[in-house]
Amino acid sequence: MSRERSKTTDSVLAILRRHRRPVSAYDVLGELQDTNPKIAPPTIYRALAALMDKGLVRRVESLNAFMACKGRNRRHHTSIMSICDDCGAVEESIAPDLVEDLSVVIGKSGFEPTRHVIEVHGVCASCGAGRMPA
Amino acid sequence: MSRERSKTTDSVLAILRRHRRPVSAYDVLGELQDTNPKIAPPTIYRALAALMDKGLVRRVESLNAFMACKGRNRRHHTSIMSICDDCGAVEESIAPDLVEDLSVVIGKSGFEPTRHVIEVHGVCASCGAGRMPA
DNA sequence: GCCAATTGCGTTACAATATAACATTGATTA
DNA sequence: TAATCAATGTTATATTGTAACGCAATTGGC
Repeated sequence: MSRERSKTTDSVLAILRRHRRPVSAYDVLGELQDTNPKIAPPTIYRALAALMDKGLVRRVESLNAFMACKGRNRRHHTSIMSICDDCGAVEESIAPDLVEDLSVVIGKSGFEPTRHVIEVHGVCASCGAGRMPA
Repeated sequence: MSRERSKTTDSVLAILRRHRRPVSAYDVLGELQDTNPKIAPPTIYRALAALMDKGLVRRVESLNAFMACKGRNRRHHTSIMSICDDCGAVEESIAPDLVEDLSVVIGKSGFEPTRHVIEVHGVCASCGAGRMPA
């Protein structure tokens, strides 16, 4: 089995999984402090770093927040985040061909990519459905 | 002519253009305070917001920093940032086809994109050249 | 067994980024 | 002139993130 995480790290992961959307580090901290009032920011950030190392959690750069990966995406280093600015829902999707194209485009100048941040803001299907037509 | 900016906003743009890489809002603030010690954060953030509205400046989400757009990219809403994690240089490039593909991929689920964040971290050509071969 | 050395986590303090809320000023016009 | 509005200044605070130090548990060598 893979047990190699501290209790705090497990709790952080559990919290991120319960919310199904990005959560700020300080919101996680707040929830943990309900049971353990003495916990402090560095603990959270260390747990988040460990979870990101393992590919279990991603940081959403344009929100300064963190989100548990969906199982089937964990093996991919890069996922595409679709962020609904109306309801806050985030969908994670993968598109290896697109990421490859992107690497090729910017690789032309000799740049060697190590990490891709692809985040698309907009309006999700269910929020868009309730709108006035243009 | 297009004069419709405050003096502060002009200064912020000038500072961002001098640096040819992303600069934090507080670094901009620091430079402005050399001549006007009383200026405060909200002024900077307002100037940055105005410049982003006009497409003259972009925010680099994964660095929490801001950068003046290169002239020929200003008309495009989306540019791809290649960020060298070694020397800090950032290249802005455009790839409308790729952005279109991306919109199509995530549009399949009914998501309507309004803003794309595409930032690639890695090592630029000149930094990569000075490395040990693998 | 005992003593470094290492490692992980706790804790304190602070740094860096960003915005809310209210005050002032200066232009606009009734 | 007085009323209004927009832009900017100002104060204060919120939010996000880290550096640095200390302690306790683990481990590997002797």
